[in-house]
Amino acid sequence: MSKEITSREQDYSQWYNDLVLKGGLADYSAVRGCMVIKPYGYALWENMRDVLDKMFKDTGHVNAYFPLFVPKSLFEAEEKNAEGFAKECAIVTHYRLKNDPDKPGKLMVDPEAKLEEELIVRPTSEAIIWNTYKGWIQSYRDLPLLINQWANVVRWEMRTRLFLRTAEFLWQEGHTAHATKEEAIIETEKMLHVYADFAENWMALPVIKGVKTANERFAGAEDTYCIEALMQDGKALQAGTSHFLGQNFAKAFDVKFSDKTNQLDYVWATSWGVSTRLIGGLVMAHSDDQGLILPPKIAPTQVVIVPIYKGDAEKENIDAVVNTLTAELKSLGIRVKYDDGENQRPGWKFAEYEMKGVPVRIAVGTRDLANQVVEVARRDTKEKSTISLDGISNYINNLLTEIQQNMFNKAKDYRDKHITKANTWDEFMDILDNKTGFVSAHWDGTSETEDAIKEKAKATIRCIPLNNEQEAGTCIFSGKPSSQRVLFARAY
RNA sequence: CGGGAGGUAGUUCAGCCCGGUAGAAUACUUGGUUUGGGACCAAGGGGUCGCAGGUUCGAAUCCUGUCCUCCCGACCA
Repeated sequence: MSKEITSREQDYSQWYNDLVLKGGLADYSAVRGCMVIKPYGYALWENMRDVLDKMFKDTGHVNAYFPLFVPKSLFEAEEKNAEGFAKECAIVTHYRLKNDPDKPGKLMVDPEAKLEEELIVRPTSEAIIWNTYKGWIQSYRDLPLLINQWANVVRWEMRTRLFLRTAEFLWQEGHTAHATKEEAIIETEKMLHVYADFAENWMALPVIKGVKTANERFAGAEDTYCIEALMQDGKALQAGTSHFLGQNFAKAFDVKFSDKTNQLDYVWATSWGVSTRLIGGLVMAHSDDQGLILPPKIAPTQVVIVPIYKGDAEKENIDAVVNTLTAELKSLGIRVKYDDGENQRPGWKFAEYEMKGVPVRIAVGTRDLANQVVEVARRDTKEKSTISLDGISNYINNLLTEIQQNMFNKAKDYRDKHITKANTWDEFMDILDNKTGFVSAHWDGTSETEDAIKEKAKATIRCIPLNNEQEAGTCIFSGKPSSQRVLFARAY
């Protein structure tokens, strides 16, 4: 056993780190808070990115790319947005190094190369994009403007965690401009549904769609919609957000358009994003103490085939069968890998692919060929079955679908069992401390109460679910009247 | 950013208290035997002990600074 994984029970945080590092998704780097995304992790991200990109394009969006740097004067234009991000910005102040006269062979910042105006490394791109949109929008005929960008952003976080919170991360950010408030709200909600669709149907990650409270809202937004997922330790993870920005950025950057009656008005905006954080959520939601468990639809490798043989003659027989099988699976669009490397024995490969979360493993040995069968092992349940070679491709194809569905069902079952109603403060605390998960409770609607609960319980309001049931009650904290329950949880 | 722990071979770690030529396991290389759940035997290569200063005849070991990581907290669209 060369790669041991800390169990979830023993140390959940370490378990997560072990999976990411030993599963080959990412590695630490020489830069504080920044990670290297390794080929296996990047392949996963590429699959996620490709699916999302198609979804964005199918909903009428196009891709563009805006600069990494934002001049400070633009950055500070929308006050709330600037204030919200001010504490976690990397700032470029100089543009040149020179040899250090006191330390031969070392470099120093050239004090003469100070920038007139500092450049902020984007923590998000609203500022640079809205400054650009100003020149692109004059008339209602220029609207709606539906643009997405795939990019990296930097947020100088105090405490980082692989994928879940890194100082630099990869994401997409959609930035749209609309002629009416209604249209912008429809766009905001539409993209939230796209995210939920992606999370549930591709990542097998059940999410709750909702709206953030004023406290938790994106800096500069009128409304922040979100999808919230639940991890296996009972903590919530914000998996994606979609913001209705009102006219805040249009006003800050003076983006006006003429409507059909030649009236000038500020445009209405949205922005929405998901990031590599989703990978962290994927890992935490599905995996077990043996390693990663990846949903088939986005797994870099869906099926791995391991040969078991003695001598070249047996290997050749197996090769012949596997080559046919591989071709069949590929023709069904299945990502299959034949690992006939001689450096590791079968047992080692079994353990390795379990660690990496490959959904289906097929073992083919001489014994199997004599019976025209193979051994099929599924990663999600660890069940092994002997399957006839006749019709194997369709069997595998169906199995992948079943695994995808099973992973979603399992996660959803866990999530549903961890939404608990609390009617008193004691119940509320008991659930948070012992059962964990989401707590559905009445709240009086004030920021003061929300802050006080956060202070005392370390839990935040994750969201007010969309189409939330209206129900008269009393706030668990203040005892004041409330018209609906909201979802609380401790969160990442 | 506060508290705690840590950084020594590719990896996981011992050695440090009490200064005196750098260790184990695993991985790697070569040869052989093996192959249905992380193989075995033999031989071999590999580390300026995170980095920079200081103390000392001599520093992985003592002192100072600094960078990085992990855990807890604060912070976190």
